[in-house]
Amino acid sequence: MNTTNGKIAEQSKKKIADALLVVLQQYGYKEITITQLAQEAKLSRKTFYRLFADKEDVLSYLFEKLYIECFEQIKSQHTQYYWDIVQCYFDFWEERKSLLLLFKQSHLLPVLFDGAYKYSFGIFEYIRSKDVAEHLSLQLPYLLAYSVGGMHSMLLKWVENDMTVPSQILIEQLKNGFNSIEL
Amino acid sequence: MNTTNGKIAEQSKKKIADALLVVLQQYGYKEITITQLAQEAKLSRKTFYRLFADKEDVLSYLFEKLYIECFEQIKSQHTQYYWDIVQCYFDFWEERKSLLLLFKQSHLLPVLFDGAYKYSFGIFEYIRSKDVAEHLSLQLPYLLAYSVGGMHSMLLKWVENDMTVPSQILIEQLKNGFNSIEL
DNA sequence: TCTAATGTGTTACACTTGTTACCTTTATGA
DNA sequence: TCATAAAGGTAACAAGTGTAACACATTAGA
Repeated sequence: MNTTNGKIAEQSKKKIADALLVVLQQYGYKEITITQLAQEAKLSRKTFYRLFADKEDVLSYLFEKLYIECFEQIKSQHTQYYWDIVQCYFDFWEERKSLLLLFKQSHLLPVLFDGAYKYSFGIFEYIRSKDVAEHLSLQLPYLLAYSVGGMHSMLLKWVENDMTVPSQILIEQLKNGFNSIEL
Repeated sequence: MNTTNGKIAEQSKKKIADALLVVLQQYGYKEITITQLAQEAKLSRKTFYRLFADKEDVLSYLFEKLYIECFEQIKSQHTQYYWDIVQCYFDFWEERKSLLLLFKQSHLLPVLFDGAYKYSFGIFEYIRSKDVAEHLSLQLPYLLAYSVGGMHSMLLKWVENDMTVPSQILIEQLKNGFNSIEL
């Protein structure tokens, strides 16, 4: 991959990523071919390979963009409370419900959350300096991992259940659950 | 796939799975070909396709066997405490350190834990009737998801750090961390 | 404006994948 | 023990993958 950082290349990347989302609505992920993606994006197969290593690379690109957006949204809230961040995280995904359900249908949710892993740590690193976060991250890095993984797993369960419970109620229930538990 | 349940077929599956582990020590997962696996297992390519759908199917087979073994080990402990199960879970993986580090090197850890997802729920379903578990699973299914996801995420972090901390100390620290935190 | 630099398309290629039809070998129990 | 089902092998196939050489198009800045 030589020239993938220019403006046009970025547009083409977007076209291909969008093409993937379109094609996913009709075909399974595995049966989608590069040729198909290139045709849908109105680009040549060669261009695809200049911009991406393979199909999965397109997914990574897509997910990375999503998580950066999510991170920005959380940052813009300027909140310092753990549960506010969790709420904001789930709200973000609730706004993209149809996208998540498409991923669910295509069995791509696990892949999404693989990519999510590092970005989520970034989010909690961001609130690291705040009071509440210090309890989680400074004392023990494994606790932070626990928290991040728990969050994702719950999101996964939520999408599996078609996200019928509103995100606000979900978090409310969760908070109550935590308070009533002693391990 | 027609005939994959007999004794010989099972042996052949094992051969192929073992072959994958051998080849992984020298080649990246993506560059490994079916031909290569078949050769290493001393079987024909055709036989491979009779037993598995593709390369990933071999991984699933491998991981499924691992998690069933793990489940059996936990069941054999006849314990009813949440933290005992967690400890047993981490002990199981500590005994298979070299395997996990191989998966880490091959960037297959996320895939391993995708497969783990459903089996872990099974483990916690198993202790569902016990006192402690009821707090987690009966009150709120999302809490169970949180717990399972947290566990995996922590395991992931542990492997990322080359599993240098002994599992017993890891869990000990974790317990202390939980007790000292109020969310 | 017009020249580099960047981006794209065409064609061709060696290789891998997943499947098929047909045949031979091996294992097991009635 | 021997008939039969299960397992494995050979060869060939269409389709897709990833790469390359080369030519053409577009954009941006001096």
